Amino acid sequence: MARVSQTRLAVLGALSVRPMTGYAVRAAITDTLGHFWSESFGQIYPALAGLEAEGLVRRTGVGATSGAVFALTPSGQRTLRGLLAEPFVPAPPRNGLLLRLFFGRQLGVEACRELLTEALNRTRTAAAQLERVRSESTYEDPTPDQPYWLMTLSAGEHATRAQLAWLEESIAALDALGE
Amino acid sequence: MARVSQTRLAVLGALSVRPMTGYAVRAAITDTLGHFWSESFGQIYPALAGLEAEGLVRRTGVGATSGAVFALTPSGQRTLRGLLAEPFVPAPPRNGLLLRLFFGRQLGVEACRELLTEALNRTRTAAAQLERVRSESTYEDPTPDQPYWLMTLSAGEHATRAQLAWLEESIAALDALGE
DNA sequence: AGGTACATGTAAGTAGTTACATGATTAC
DNA sequence: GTAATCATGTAACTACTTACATGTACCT
Repeated sequence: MARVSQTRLAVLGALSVRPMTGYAVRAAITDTLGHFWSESFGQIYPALAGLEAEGLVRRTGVGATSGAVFALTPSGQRTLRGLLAEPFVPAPPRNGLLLRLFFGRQLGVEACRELLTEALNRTRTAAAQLERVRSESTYEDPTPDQPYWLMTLSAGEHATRAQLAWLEESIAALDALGE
Repeated sequence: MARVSQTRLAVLGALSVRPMTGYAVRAAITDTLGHFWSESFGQIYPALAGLEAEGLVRRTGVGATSGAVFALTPSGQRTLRGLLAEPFVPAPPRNGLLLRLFFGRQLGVEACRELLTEALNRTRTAAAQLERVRSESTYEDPTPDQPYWLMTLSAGEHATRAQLAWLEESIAALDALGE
């Protein structure tokens, strides 16, 4: 029942694409999984150390600059598959925007409007980012991983479209309330 | 920059609707904010003790059964408004389903299909739950809070519709891959 | 008498962020 | 030479979950 460390899963997964340094793992996660995942250095380096101690990753030498390049070992490969296959428990929901909006009467119409407008800006930025990823993917050579990557991209697109529609609807509702 | 305790915000918010016991706070959060928020007893009781020590809530005696009923003090009311107004930093995204799907090639088409099918069941259950809340709200007397509550409900509806559409699309994509 | 819902709290453990500290390499 | 990027790591802190422990009140 113990929730498995998702950080290990993310790090092993990143190294399954190609060997890299801890720094590059962080960059890969930010750039490629950014719309649905995040890791901080404070998690990645201890995780790499732990994975190395357990023989799931090994140093393959030093990269172009000065860092240690880590690669999956066969045992790490197996562990990754095992972690991926484990029944996964969705994280309890925690949406700070909706929490604030729910108590919106205490906050006032104007402040709620600002809250939603800021969220609208953030969501538009996210949508533009996804559009960029989408157009880049069009020019890439298809890899065996690509179908899965495109599904996660599509998830982001669906979610941001829905968020935009909701935000526009709700801002309009607030305007009607404020009159 | 220090992220404000969201638990305090949720507890103060719950008590702003009406005074109640810690147990009832938990029930209110589960029942009413369930689709976008959650709190465990391990958070609520310490939070209530802290809020009481700071004079933001006070015991108003004993309820129908045996517990202590907490109510907002005027200072708690002000603090709630202050917390609501604070610029809010969205939590870093962490979607375990998409993380697994991204590395779906390691997992195999069949296991991915199961993953998505389970998610589909969960999402359908959530959609049914929201539908129930929606139909109940139709028969309620409108309160000044209701417009805000309906906005959070609508957020859930938009999000689950988008999730359902994405899941159906992705399961179909996996079927095409598997052939 | 037995079960269910109400009620409160603690302890151990997990997960994660942020800030700090340090230094190498590359590009301009 | 200096700024940006690459690189590694630790320490302090915050947040949160789960499991445990305990008891009351009501209904049948």
